[in-house]
Amino acid sequence: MARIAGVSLGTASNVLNNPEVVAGPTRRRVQEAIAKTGFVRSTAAHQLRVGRSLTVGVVLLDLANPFFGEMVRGAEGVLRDKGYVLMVCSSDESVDQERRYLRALEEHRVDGLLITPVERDLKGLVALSARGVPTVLLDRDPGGLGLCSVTVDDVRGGELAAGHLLELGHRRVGFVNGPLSIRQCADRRTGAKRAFRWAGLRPEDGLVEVTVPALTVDHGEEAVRELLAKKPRLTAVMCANDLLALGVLRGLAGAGVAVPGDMALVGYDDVAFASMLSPPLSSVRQPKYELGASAATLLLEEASEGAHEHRSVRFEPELVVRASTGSALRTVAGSRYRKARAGARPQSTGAVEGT
Amino acid sequence: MARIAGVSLGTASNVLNNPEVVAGPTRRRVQEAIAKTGFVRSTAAHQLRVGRSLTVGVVLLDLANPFFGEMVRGAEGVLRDKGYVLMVCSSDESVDQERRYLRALEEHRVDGLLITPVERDLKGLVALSARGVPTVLLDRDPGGLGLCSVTVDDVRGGELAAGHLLELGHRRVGFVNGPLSIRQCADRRTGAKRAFRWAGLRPEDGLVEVTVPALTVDHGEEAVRELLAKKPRLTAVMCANDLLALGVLRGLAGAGVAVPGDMALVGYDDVAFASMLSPPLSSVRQPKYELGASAATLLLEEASEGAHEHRSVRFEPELVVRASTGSALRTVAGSRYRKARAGARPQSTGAVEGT
DNA sequence: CTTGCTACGTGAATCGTTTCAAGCCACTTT
DNA sequence: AAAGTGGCTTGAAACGATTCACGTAGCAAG
Repeated sequence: MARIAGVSLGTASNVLNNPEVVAGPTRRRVQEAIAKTGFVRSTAAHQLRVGRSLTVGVVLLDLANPFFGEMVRGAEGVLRDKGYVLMVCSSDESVDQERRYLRALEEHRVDGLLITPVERDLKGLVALSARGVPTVLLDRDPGGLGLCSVTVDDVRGGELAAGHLLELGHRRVGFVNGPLSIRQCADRRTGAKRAFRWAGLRPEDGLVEVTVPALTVDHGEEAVRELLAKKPRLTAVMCANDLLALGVLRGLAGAGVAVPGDMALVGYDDVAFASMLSPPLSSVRQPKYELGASAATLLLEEASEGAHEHRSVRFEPELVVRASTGSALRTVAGSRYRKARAGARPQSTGAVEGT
Repeated sequence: MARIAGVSLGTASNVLNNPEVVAGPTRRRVQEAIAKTGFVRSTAAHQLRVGRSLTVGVVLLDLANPFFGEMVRGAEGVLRDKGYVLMVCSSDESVDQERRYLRALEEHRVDGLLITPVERDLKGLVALSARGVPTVLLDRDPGGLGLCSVTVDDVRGGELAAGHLLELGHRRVGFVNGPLSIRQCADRRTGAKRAFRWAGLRPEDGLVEVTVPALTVDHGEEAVRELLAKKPRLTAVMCANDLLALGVLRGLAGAGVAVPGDMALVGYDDVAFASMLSPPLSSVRQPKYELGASAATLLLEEASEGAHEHRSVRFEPELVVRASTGSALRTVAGSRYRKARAGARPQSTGAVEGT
């Protein structure tokens, strides 16, 4: 072993961990030996003795999806400085795969876990957490169970999108949404309705829903026919995500409907290409990097504190206004919504914390 | 310890690793004990004894970039079945950060390393490899040094893009390229020229280069003015990546130039939104997932074989033809290129392997 | 000269697993 | 009945780092 090459044994450990306790000359001698022999300390042995693996597990649906990629970067930014390395796992929305990975991560004794769980039942994670693995849910509500979480307020996001259109004076708004079994879709719908109510309008009158089976470009394009058939005619459309919006955009172009001239359009997610479309797409942005960074911070807290109180951090999505929603309609109706909104809710900035 | 709860000691290990050597009743007893006590084997201790960490390090430039995300998925697909977990690290193109991560990964005793190195000098990696860490370069040429690598043939990619335009009969082709210091840019340029030569044309006459400082949408848009000023006028443009192409597309739209009517356009990378543009963009696709999967396979080979001979796998990019390049010009010139191409090179399918 | 103190260094014990030589037992063979 | 055989099980050693109760030397004070 490197230390023998140097001099003593346990002292070498001190050179690495408590340099100040070792006398100058000895320290130097050991360091030279380390350099000469190319000694590299073994995390495994360290872990066995000390108990920390210097490793954090990250389980998400699909790393190829930039949403998750960016989120992981957020976590990485916080954790790498603390000496942690990330074990990243894509569950591919398979409960089985997720279980296998969780097992592996537990065997590796990860010092923490960030996860966007596939499995509906969070019992397993609660148990894991109870077994001593600090756990933070990513973009998933802990539903009262004792777990930390970081989420984005999708209700608020839906409200932002719809509210923006209402502010511009639109009163007949199409809403191309995915299946309500997807929590995000249901939440955004709730938000959109809320915006209407705050404007003193009945959602049943003004919000015209079209449900598609999946959030894809093609389904968006197909939805256009249905949207255009609505009477009285719509002046704006909001979509549950940007892919749908892109499809709608294309469909409208095909039908000769000008955006935003004849129809305003707003998407959701603010994916990379939203700003590159013609016209650039207004959208609702999710703070992906911050989501990951904040989750990592929560993790560190949970890992250090003795008695930890679980917390949920909820981020506010952000409306990004671009050309696809154009300027206000020439009606005066818009101002009513603005006033209602202003009174209804205190100005909120940044993340809201609770529970 | 779980085993004491069960019965014996070393036997428990056999239940886990050589179940067939343990008698039925004993085995069952131990398994029950394992279930009851919630025993989870420690990879660290396992590693300490056996020497394998069941871990593979992946170092890339930026995980938020879908190119890398997809590549990692490719590697993950191959490695997870073998029981490996990936330690994913973003170097952010910082040599320092890369070094720190490499250090950490070596301390973790990763069983292998996949890396898109930032540092030009590969000595450190060669040394690491010599120290017994199987290493595969991702999208980076090993330059004769003893390392495995997986790359995409960018020369061929440039040739594909230019060749496609030549086949369509274009003879004056703009090439919006990034700085030649980026290997990819230089290679794609080389390939474009080669396509011209194979068509019996002089690149100096037909290929009109415009160099921009960075591969962004904005620089693409700015390049349009320059492109349109060229005499004799261009009929097609190829770009070093899709962002540039998108910028060009937008610039052309602004200038009232129809695509592909007045100008054909081909990009590079085939990013997610290429197919969603109007018109959908022809582009050169890189087999990202396969890149990662193949790298992982190479890694496994290197890890298992005793005397390993380093190999390089080179992938062929693939031309994806969409509406932005339209149909053949009404000249007959196109066929000449087609014939030359057909004779010059045997049909190659899939990956080409070599030293 | 002895005692006590400080400042360093030592080496055994420990973490959880695997490996392996050796032990045990029942049963067969001669 | 002694020796041999095969099937299971055992317990100690080892992996590499950390920790901690001690040992040792040097020095000052009494």
